[in-house]
Amino acid sequence: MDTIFHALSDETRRQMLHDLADGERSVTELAAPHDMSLAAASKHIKVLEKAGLIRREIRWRTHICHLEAAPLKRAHDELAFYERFWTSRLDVLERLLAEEDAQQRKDKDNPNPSHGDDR
Amino acid sequence: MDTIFHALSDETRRQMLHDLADGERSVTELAAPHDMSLAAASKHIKVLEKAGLIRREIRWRTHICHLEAAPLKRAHDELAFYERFWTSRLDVLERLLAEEDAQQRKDKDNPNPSHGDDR
DNA sequence: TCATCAGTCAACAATTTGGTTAAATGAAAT
DNA sequence: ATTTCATTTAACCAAATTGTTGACTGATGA
Repeated sequence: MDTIFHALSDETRRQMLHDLADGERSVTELAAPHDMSLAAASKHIKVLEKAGLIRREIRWRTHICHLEAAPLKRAHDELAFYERFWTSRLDVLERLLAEEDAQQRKDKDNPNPSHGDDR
Repeated sequence: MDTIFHALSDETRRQMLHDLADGERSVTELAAPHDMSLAAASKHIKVLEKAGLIRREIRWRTHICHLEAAPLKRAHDELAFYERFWTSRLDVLERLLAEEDAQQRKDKDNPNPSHGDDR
């Protein structure tokens, strides 16, 4: 997860992913829109590759990159956990309940042995 | 976006966010599960704050942190762009079409009519 | 044989990150 | 006035990140 989110934390790399959503691209093609050396772009691509966000297919001289969506889904799923905090007004209520619950948790400094809710 | 994804790229910080989903937490409470100094945890919290992922309410000595979901939604939406690459079998077709399109785009560039799918 | 071309690798530098310890802050309680 | 407590700040350090330039690779094709 660290590497996935890290890979996504750079505009250059996000742009490259976006480009790859339109189809395969060579390293040079991916690098073209960015104002940096090819070597620098190559490093970015390697970061994406190590995060599993792209797959590389070497055809003769050119390295063809493909989007690999599975890790994106994992990241997306991870964020979905927080969906209730931004979606409907119903969930605002839900959120308030959670906060109230936390308040109760805090109010009792002495643990009550007669209750265990999880697991 | 950079700062949001960067904030998410650290397990300690993701854990803190997760804890905050259960309700408000003080800095000390957020730091407790993590094997590091309070000062280090404080830095992590500041990273989250700068990314807009948490809001801080100072009540006397203790700083109470709240989850701020809006940036999480932005990140989630950004990733949703790639949804078609992992969802339904219908979208697998869509993806194939995109790749085929890219192939055509390439054939125009490189007028070599025989592209054998070798290996 | 030799230049070419796509891309990587190596070495270097500046900046950021993530951690440490020790000192500072600032209002409340004593 | 002094202590206390939650937290921040400062100074420092090692490692990672992001960029540069220049040399290397390895199959092609003139």
